[in-house]
Amino acid sequence: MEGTIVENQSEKISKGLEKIFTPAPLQVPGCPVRDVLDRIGDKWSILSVLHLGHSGKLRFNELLHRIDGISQRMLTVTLRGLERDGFVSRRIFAEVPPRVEYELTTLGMSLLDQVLGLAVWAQDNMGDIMAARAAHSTESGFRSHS
Amino acid sequence: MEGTIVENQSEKISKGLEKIFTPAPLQVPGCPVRDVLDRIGDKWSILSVLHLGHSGKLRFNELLHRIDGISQRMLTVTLRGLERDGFVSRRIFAEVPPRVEYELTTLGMSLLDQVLGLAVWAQDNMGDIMAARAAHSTESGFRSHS
DNA sequence: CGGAATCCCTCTGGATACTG
DNA sequence: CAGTATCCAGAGGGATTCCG
Repeated sequence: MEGTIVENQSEKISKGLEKIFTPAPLQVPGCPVRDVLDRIGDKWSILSVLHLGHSGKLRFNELLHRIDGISQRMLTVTLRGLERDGFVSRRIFAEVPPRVEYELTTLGMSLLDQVLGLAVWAQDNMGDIMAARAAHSTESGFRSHS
Repeated sequence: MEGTIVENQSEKISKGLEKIFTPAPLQVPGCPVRDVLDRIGDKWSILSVLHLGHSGKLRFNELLHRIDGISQRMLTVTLRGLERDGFVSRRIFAEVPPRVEYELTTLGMSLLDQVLGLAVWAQDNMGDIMAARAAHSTESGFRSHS
């Protein structure tokens, strides 16, 4: 039975595919998948969610320093987006100096679960991807001396 | 024990987080997570993978008609990218008229598994997201008659 | 049929400066 | 500290045209 593992995967996968493609086959207008993907597909959302998941409650500047390369502006924009969709909560403390704490909501934790799966997968399969990329370069970069 | 489910999730999640944040905390240069996310985070890659997973082997024009809204150019670009990273195989038949068939590789199927998890999650949680979005609009759109 | 090449416009996001 | 406002470059991606 060399097909056992594949069979199991196929079964689980086809269930999901069936669900996703029913009733409409992923039409762009109003497609949940597209909508969520556009949201978390931007440059910083997933990173923010991962960091919040990792560190828990964080202040604006803490996030700013942990997320490598992000600008002040984009952190604001990203957090507003995540807050808007209910993934992140924002608590403002009326102090001086002001303090604002961000934290994943329950929905955000749920998203983290999925995103983390993808992240771990990415880490695990990075080798294969790089290998495929290298193989592709060699075969198209230069061919065996005519 | 109202914390049981959360505890279980936390355990599984913290394992993943530990893995992702070790040893470097998601630095941008050379981060696998960022790299893969940039690849599949574009407008059409995930849709293409989902359709190939759903229909199996597909020709260029079949994909073009199934993926709602995609242009010829972007389908080409997307497929080249997926092929480059080893997610999709490309078979050319020397016929007239020419025929080219695309199919998920083993690595592509593996990616499909993750992406599908996200897609199903998106569908399941679309309600909550829309609700959060609506709530956010109401509270910032207009406040109770002053 | 399955692209490649070109044009062009929009939107993302970076840098900088200012505010409560 | 935690933003907002403005400006602007560059990438993403659509429409169109041409090719094997």
